[in-house]
Amino acid sequence: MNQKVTIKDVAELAGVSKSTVSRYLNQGYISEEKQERVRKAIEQTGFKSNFFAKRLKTKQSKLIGIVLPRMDSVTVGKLLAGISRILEPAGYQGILLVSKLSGHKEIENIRNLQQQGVDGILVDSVGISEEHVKLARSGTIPVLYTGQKHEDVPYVKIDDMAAGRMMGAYLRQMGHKHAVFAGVTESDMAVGIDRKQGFIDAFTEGRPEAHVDFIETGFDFLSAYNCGEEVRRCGATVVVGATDNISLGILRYFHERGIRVPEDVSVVGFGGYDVGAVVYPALTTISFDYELVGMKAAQYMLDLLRGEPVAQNMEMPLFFVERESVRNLNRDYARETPATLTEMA
Amino acid sequence: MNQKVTIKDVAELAGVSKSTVSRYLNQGYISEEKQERVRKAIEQTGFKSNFFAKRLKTKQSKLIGIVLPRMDSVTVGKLLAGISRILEPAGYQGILLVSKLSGHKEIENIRNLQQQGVDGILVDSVGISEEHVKLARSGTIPVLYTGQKHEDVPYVKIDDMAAGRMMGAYLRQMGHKHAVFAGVTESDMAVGIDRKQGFIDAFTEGRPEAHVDFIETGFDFLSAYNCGEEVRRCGATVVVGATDNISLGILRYFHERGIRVPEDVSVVGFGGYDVGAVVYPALTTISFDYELVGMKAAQYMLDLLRGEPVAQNMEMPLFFVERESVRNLNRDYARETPATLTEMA
DNA sequence: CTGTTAGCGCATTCAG
DNA sequence: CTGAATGCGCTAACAG
Repeated sequence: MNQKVTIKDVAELAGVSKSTVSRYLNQGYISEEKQERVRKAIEQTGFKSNFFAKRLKTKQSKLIGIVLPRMDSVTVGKLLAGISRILEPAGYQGILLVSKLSGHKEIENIRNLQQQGVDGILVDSVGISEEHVKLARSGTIPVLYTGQKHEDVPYVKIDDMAAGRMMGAYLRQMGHKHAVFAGVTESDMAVGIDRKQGFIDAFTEGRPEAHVDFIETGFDFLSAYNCGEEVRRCGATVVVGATDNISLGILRYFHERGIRVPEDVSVVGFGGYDVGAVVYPALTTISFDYELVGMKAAQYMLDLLRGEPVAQNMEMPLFFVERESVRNLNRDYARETPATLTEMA
Repeated sequence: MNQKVTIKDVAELAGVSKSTVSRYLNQGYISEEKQERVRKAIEQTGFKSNFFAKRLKTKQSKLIGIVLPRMDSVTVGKLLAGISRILEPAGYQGILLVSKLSGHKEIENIRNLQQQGVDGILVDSVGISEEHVKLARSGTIPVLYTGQKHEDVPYVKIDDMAAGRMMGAYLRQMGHKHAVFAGVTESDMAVGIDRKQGFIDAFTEGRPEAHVDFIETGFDFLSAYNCGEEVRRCGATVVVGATDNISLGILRYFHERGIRVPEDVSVVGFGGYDVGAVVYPALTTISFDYELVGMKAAQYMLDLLRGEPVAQNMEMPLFFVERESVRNLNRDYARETPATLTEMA
């Protein structure tokens, strides 16, 4: 009783032709009188225009394919929030595919989406390979990347290098000379290479006495926790986690061993997760607005779809969030009374 | 050059009729010889069958609408992970709509999806109203709910009442007699009422000396943090947060005020978020497997779609996660050496 | 302003 | 086993 009523039924009931109903549904050119009759007929029948028939004609799906590395991640959630915030008002809907952190699955998903006839594809990638590039170019619909960059495809991402530099400059200014960077695999160009390199550059530049050790760990805090001892042995005055999760794992390790932060050693992270504010001491970090990344990406996609000149301002702001986990070595005392959550806001 | 090639082009190139190609694409009844010719033609032309034309005929979209209250939440992420884990192998894809925690928007989204011609709708609801029920029944496609329950519609959810009871029983066994429940609005039937009531029942049942205070707060930890003082004033021996987020906020407040957990007061939560293991002291909680909820829901949906008898085993397991934030009042001393993260696993 | 006429690309009878 | 014919429901010229 639902999908059974078509434009034809409405037309008959209203005593007009199918085209008139179609016009009513779309643009204009309908007399007020018939307009009213059609309106009533639609109401009576409970008519719903058939999505697929419509798309078959118009060649537009109003659907955007979204390829994600995983679902259960805070950053992915924020990204999606941003995307749907832009897409929805524009009349687009997202269709979701998960790649399980595999570049291969990512390719497969993109290919799949291309067949489905979506209007565009948004890929939050784990790494853009040559195959990705080729695939994106072979199709007729736009493919836009986030999270990673590649000169031959459109992308939106935060500036990991700049984030690294920002942190490097800060710690340097706080008088630190020996840091240990707890990072991730270099196969992740964005986090594994750029973020680290940016930090090292800004931290050591023109300071032969400055030194950065490197320890590789995973993305989750448990694997970081397990590197705790190794990190401690470096004897650095500050630990730089490549993500807040990593820093949290190390913080926990230190806490259990009675190592005081920031009195004995400082700890910082990247990401600006809410959790960082709850732990004790609250984590100093560089915060990324992933929701904004999602919004920018979605907007970029809409521009692409409309063939409009793309706003080239793809700079994602970075926020330095200074909390309690860094000691200022320029003073001869550690901070005595920690700030409260309200003060920190 | 992409979507331009149709079944007709393939047919011509292969020297067969359109129907033959169509048969090749679907079932069988094709001679080995032509089968080969068609295969080659498809390969050469790079033919992709048109999604919409196909759907227009078959009346099946292989699309499941998914309505979510919000995107940037851990539980929603896990739920989605579970859903796509089942849906994908079955050849279905999810199309996403966000309700921004509004019941009204939820209705609108469901209605919207019904028109789109999806095969089924999954709704992670914030509350099932009569309108929801009516809407679900008016359409021809199945609408399945998670997160909330209502006797007139199919749903999958964790047993909030049982979770509450489990916690109540535990704290009672640990010798606590005065608890304060930091809960949420009663408009949320699952968390606001069932979970709380389950706790109160199990905690007080047959113990006139036992007492539970109630304080209402929001879902985020900041709003819980702001209730910290009020919570403290109750003078209970244990604080029960309706969600881990709430407990975290209170934990933070206590920490800042120098109130020791669990020595001075115990704190527990619900949810089993990873974060709970990182904070100090690690939070004792009842863990829900939201990914499993997602999987069960998706499976339920598939059964519904196939008209198969629905597996009625919709019980979601609850995991009691005992960590460090509860003091055993039956002993006259508090735990001296806290467990390490590894021990806790 | 409105009805008529054609398809969109595909699956599916129905005769061979 | 295969080709021709028909129409899914809708939009878009085309003549009124």
